[in-house]
Amino acid sequence: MLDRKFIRAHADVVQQAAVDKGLDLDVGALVDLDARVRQLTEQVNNAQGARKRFAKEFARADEARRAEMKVEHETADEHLKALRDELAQATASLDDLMLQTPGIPWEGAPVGPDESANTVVRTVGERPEFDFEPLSHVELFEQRGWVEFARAREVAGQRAYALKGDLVLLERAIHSYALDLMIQRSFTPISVPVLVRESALTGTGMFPKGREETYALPADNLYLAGTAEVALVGLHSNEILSHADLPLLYAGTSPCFRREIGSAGRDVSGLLRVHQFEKVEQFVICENDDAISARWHEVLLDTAETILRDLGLAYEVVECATGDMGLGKYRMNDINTWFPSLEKYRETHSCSTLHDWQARRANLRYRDAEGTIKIAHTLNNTAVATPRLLAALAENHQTAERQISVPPVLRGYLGGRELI
RNA sequence: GGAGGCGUCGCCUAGUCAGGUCUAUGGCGCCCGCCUGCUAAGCGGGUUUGGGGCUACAACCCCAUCGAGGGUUCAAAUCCCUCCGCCUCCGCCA
Repeated sequence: MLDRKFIRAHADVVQQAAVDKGLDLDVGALVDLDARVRQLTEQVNNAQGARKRFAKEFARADEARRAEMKVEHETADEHLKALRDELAQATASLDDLMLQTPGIPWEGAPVGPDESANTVVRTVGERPEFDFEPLSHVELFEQRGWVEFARAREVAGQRAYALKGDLVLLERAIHSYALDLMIQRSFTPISVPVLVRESALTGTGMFPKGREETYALPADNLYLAGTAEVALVGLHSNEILSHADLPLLYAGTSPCFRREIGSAGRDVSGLLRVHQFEKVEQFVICENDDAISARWHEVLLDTAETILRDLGLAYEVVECATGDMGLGKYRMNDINTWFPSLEKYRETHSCSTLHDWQARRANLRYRDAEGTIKIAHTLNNTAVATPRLLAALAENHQTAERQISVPPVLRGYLGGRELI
């Protein structure tokens, strides 16, 4: 969400951002509505002031005068009620439009309608060369008895899976390692609720657009979050933090739930696109300063890249185009990891700066050193998300003996084993 | 699942039964000033948040804000309804 004053002053910039992000948003109409709301607000304020003065006078008046006054008041009161209704209606329309206002993308973002306009920033690491016929993660896991698909899908439907045996240990090792790395970098580990209220999803920016993508539990008026980010933003929404508290660095762990409605029928086999997965999320709340949040963006990106390098995986870092980055984002870098079975890079991480867009929506503020209240900046990136990353790891480090060679950084979590 | 208590402008708190004197009390903390070897104490002033107006800014003015949203009323912190949160107890339970 953007600042109404900013929209007023820079309607052209906002309209351009909407166009670049492929949104159907009429900023002119929004500006008109904003003016209307302000005009009505002033009228309501004046009418309420009058009513207040009237009530005081009424309290002092005698019986006869009161009867007279009541008659006089009736018209004014009806007028006020009508104004209020009108204001409520206009405000509701405005709020609706405000939720659709895009974050202004940074100047370095490629302008384009979708991911085809993304640019590769760098490609890192060596793709594996096999002197045997490599298997896909699905083939490998099935051969080793490390996964249940058919049985799991009897239980839980399309895209369901159950990991078994050593693969479970490997998954845990990946998460433990990622968490430890983040702790080393001063992030606070936190396990967050995934069963969340609608307000948390709206505050994050997931709703209203992502409603279709989210599992709803209508009996309890709750939703299953698609990422820990929802709870992490929610934890501090409506708060005024002290600048001394910032930056707030979280390593959020949680299961994640996604309906994958937009990609029905795609990637239905295997572990690349599932409805339920495990993630360690990097999340930052920092001061409202472009240079500071840019630095955190680099840190989040570096942490993800460090993880991939430590795991011995080849990847590319992508600068996401305006049309690919989503409503609220200022800057987004996807990291795509090499999957030998696909012979291509697939997204495993997504690093985003939300600027103040998300924090404004969630009403997440802080008091700076001068005592001025400001909207914070928020950023997030994946640290690890499995099973997708687990699949990448297995495919890249498989051996001719249908084993997986364990990257050195994970061995400590697996009793020193070099192969599983 | 059942029963009860509570939610006031950073923290604590008065006010809610009996609506108007609430322009929300007092204390603590914090900020500014005075005083003062320095500090503390003392004294004086200030200190919720959001929106709008006026402005070069500030000052100032208006409206809202007593967990949130509705309602009753000339008038709501106070009365009514719904929701949210916290606490206590009973039941069930990993």
